[in-house]
Amino acid sequence: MTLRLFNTLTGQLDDLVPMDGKALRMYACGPTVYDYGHIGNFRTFLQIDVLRRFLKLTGTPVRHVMNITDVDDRIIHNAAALGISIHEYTARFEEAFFEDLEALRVERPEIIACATEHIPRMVELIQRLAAAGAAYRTEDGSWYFRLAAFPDYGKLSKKDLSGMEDGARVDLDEYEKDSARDFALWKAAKPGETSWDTAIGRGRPGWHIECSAMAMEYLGDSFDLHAGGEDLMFPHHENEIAQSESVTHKPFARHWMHVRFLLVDGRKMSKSEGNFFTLRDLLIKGYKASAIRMALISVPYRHQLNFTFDGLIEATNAIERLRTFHQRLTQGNFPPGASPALQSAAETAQADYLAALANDLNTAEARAPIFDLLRAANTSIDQGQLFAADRDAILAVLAGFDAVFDVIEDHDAEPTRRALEWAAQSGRLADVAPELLARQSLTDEAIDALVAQRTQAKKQRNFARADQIRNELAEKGIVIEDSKDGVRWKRK
RNA sequence: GCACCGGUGGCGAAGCGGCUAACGCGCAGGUCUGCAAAACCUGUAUUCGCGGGUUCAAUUCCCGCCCGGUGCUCCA
Repeated sequence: MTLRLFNTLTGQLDDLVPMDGKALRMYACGPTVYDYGHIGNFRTFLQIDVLRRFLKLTGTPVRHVMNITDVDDRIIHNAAALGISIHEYTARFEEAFFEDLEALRVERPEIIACATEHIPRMVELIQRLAAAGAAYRTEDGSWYFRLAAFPDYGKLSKKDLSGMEDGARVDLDEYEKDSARDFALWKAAKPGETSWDTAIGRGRPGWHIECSAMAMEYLGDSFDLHAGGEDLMFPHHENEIAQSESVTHKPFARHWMHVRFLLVDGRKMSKSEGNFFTLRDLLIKGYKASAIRMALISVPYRHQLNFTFDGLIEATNAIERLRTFHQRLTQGNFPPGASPALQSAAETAQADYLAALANDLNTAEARAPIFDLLRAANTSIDQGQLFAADRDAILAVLAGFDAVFDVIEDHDAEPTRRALEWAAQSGRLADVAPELLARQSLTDEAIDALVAQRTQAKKQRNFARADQIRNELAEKGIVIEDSKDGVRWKRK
């Protein structure tokens, strides 16, 4: 199954296959660790996760590099304000970032590269650029990329820069540049700022150079795919191409994938609009990590996603149905044998599911066959017409679904627990949803005991008492389900 | 201003030239149940922003308009 993925560079759907015939080499721009990640960041990482999981599911090994930008203006500024080193400052946000990725079940890339650990590679690249006449040094000791040296500039974002050359908007800080659009490769050290003493002078790297240096370090001069948020297309990715190809004269990345921004309540998320959410904000409001994952994944990556709390509730309910179904299959007893109708339904579902994802990662379309199968199977179970071999076939389809979506198996307790811990430590307890606290207030043992009491009451046909217990539990978000196979309960 | 994307049922969202317009959530009625929950069944867009055009045939292609969003600067 070959993935047809939209390629920003060519403007069309292209097959995504490893050019070396082995593993798919991909680079994805990671976070700048100056604050907690917000859901917009995570939509991008989640969609890239969908991509890599699909590749793996369909038999393509992945070598995925993600960078961590751990030095930039904001970091330097914020660290200085706190009077700590940039490493002390970034360490906690880097840790928080990975904790958040784990909560969202985002697989860890094979290689994670920090900018500050690759300074020599960047310096070397700048030297090569200088040798090629594509970089120059200004009086203050900064280095810039000479845009005029790269005629292909703009090929990714399809920008025609000829009309906007050295326009009216000239940045006063950068008057030394040859051309207003030339971008910084290396910023000369300013007094008191973190800097590195190198062959090209004392200073720190510009933002774009780190990705070129690290991508080439781990993936070679040319690789299969480069991915990131849509905002990075210009200028970041354009600049990466310019820097890299000016040195290697080979195509940098063959395929470019850009994830569209999400909106919150129909507006671009921003701190000033008051519609800005970190993952932690949502977890302490009582939303489950799986629901957030599902909501952010279910709209295909090339479409704007309007994030709302209603959408989160919808995702929660959809996941609940899937989980209940899964449980029904794994816990039920099914006689040996197979039903031809279900066998073929499972086969169809599997094929349609994979085909939808292979079509530019159409996650919305991919969900449909799974729910179709769910309904068909539930009907058969109700009619006593589902057999052991059917169960196995259907579970295999669900496994394929979860290999990408990863929401059926329940891992929600831990992220919520950690978020509550974090809230307590960082003075955010006031923001924790009361319902969440109520839900957490009963231990599993306490619930089991109450459920047992209710079962006893029911046996004695003391329904008033039984209902009383059920209502008490319901108030704390515990739902009881009676079935032929016994009583089940779950936290809402 | 220039550029790009989108407007499909109560909501989210597929489909993009021809099957009864997927799927999810919600809602209403029914089956089951001590009652619920879960599950299933039925119903829930004669219609795809508006107006033209092309075509035997358009939600799907073209033109115009209206509305929403995003990019052009740091940003996932």
